Amino acid sequence: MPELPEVETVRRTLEEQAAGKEIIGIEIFMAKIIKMPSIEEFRRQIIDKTIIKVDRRGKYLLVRLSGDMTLVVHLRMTGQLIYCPQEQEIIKHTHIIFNLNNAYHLRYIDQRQFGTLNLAANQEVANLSGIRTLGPEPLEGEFSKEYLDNYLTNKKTKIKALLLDQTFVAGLGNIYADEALFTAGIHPERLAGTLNSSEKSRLYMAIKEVLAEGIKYRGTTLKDYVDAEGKRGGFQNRLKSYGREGKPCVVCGNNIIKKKVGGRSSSYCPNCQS
DNA sequence: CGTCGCTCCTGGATGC
DNA sequence: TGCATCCAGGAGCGAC
Repeated sequence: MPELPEVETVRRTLEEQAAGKEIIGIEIFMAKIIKMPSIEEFRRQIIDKTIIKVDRRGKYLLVRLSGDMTLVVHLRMTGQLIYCPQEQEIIKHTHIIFNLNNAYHLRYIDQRQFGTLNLAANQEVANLSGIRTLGPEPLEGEFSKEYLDNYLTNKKTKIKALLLDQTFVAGLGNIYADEALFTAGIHPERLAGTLNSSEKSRLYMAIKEVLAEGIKYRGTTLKDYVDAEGKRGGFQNRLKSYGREGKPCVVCGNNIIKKKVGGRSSSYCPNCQS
């Protein structure tokens, strides 16, 4: 599932490939993917726009277009944004096709149809629901040790649930939340407010570390995730807790266990994480 | 406001 | 072999 490292990898590959290309047509096979504006307005406003660059905010892709417009894309679980020659076979679950002026396509593919596209004026993007309430970018200065420290103080939520809360910090999903807790040696069911200073420092460093490593290895492909060129990631081979239930902990050898925490599956080492 | 549980969806895995 | 059920999960929403 695309989390910050996967979305960042799509951002980079998409910008490399598609910047400078003009959208000269659009085919919409599944209208509900487009949330705003209406389908007619979306179609009318996006035609003849040129892709200038691609930014990212949390798990949102911000495709900057000419005319001070932004195509805001959230891939959710199984969304893919693929840049490919127009003659490439159109696979099942292809919902939107942008025709570009170089005989290439930008295709939105999404098996579970959870993803969303929004088109907005640049100055409106920060106020879109979902983006307006996002917490700081974890790899930038605004996400400081002091911020994390203050945020966790007196919080009664389980730390795992807090890491998944995008209003705390933007971009973590189930994979990197589990990995960060493993790296920090913190049990997912710990109440956030009970972490001591040393644990909070470890968690702060671990969040940055696992996300940076995830980007370095171009994301995690468990099943569906690919970048804008259709390439799989490599971080799945380096996961230490997520998806490793029943396998030995790489640190102590005890078996990794899986348990629902706050409604989400969590994999952790019962020995190393406390 | 904080927290919880439900919902959207498909297809792979599991159960009988 | 076939059919039913469960599970994966990001984020919005309603309930309390």
